[in-house]
Amino acid sequence: MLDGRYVADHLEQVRAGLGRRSEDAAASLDDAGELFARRRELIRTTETLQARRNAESQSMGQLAKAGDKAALEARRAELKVLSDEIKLLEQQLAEVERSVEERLLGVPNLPHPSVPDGHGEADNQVLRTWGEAPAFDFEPRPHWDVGAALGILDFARASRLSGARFSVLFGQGARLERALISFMLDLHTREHGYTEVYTPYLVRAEALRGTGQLPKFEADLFKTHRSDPDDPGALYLIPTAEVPVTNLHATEILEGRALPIAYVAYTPCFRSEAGSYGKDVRGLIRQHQFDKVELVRFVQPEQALEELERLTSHAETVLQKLGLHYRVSALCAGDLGFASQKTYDLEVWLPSQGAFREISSCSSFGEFQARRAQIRYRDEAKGRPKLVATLNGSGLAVGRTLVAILEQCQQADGSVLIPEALRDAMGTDRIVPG
RNA sequence: GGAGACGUGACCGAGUGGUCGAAGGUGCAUGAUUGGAAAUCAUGUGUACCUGCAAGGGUACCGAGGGUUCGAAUCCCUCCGUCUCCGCCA
Repeated sequence: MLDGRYVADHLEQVRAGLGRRSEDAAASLDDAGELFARRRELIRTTETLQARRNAESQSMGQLAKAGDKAALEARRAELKVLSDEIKLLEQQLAEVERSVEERLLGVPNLPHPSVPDGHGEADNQVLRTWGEAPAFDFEPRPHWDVGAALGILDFARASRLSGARFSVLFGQGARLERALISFMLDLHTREHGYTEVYTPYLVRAEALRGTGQLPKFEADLFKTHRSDPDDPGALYLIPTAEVPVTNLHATEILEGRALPIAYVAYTPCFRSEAGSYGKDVRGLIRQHQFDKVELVRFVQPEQALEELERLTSHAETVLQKLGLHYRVSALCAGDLGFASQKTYDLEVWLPSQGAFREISSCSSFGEFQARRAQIRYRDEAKGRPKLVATLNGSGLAVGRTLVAILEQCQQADGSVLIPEALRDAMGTDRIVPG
């Protein structure tokens, strides 16, 4: 969420910044100016009357002691009128506050000035490419064929259980998934200084509001209910560990010297992917349930950008250690996620598609999430609490990593060579059919 | 699922209708004392918003939201959370 006061005072500037995303984004601020002005005016009149009521109510106590019943009654009737007036104003104010809040919650983050211009995927800037595409003396097969031939990947049975966009892993496939999770967690905790956390997979709406999924993107989520489908206390399945991990410190005031705080969490992720019909219908790329190891950092706002570089390099290290060919691009303003001020995508090479596909998305959110979730820090003992900046990135999407291994490491004989880094955990250097 | 207890500031803990943003203690900060430290003493120490160049002034907040009242941390209702016992369960 943007700072309401900043928005009110810099309306045109903010509108221009949001315009870099899209016209819709800029339009999300329409009539915000009037709303803010109305809010201010209401606060002023309400508080003036409240001050008067407080002063006069106090004198009532003394009047009561004096014992003049008639005077007391007369006074009480007068104050009743004032009190009713205040209640009316308070209601109006609450309503305006709600509208302001509602408006603000629907406004996306301002793109950072360093974010390239552009409207969509095509305008993203490729910054660097690592490694080389493996050369094949045969036609590389898609991972679903590789997996099926090895007997480790099964979509038909998953569909019998849960419908489309689910999968079952067997044998070395399941083990590879687990090995990848451990590998990533170990790497980030041992070499990159992250603290591992294990979180709930079901969260309240409040948490999703904190990170920005709600109220706008409810359709992408799985919502649970016990008996009443409209239960306001209903829990949602997390779409990413970003939600529980970032909200870990919601409403807290952190010690300035504790920053940066770095967490890594493995969780399954659940997405209803509304609106993705027809995209990536085959294979593991787009599933309702997938595993992800997520990196989250809480930092001082001035350091957000350099921290984003650091976070991105941590995610990249995973791909490098696995020897997977990938590239890094900076998302253009039009392709930025709702809450992000700047994002780097890591895209891994999929030979069967002859294309790079997203395997990690590393973003700085600036104070956007911290303002929603009220995550603050105090610099020195005396200083005012300030909002932190939050960052997160996949480190990595486990299912897509498994896809990349099956595709990049496939051999002519149908086997798959296991990257060095995973061989101990896999107990073998290759997955063979059978 | 059943029965009960409870939610006050960084923490502990008073406070059952009026001058309570809230006693007291601990912690923390600054100063005094000291060769230095401990101990001691003094002072200070919440958040948000409105207003003001500033100093300052004002309003709200005692789990959350409603209600009663001229006036609510204190009374009533709903919700959320925590704890204890029983049941069930991995």
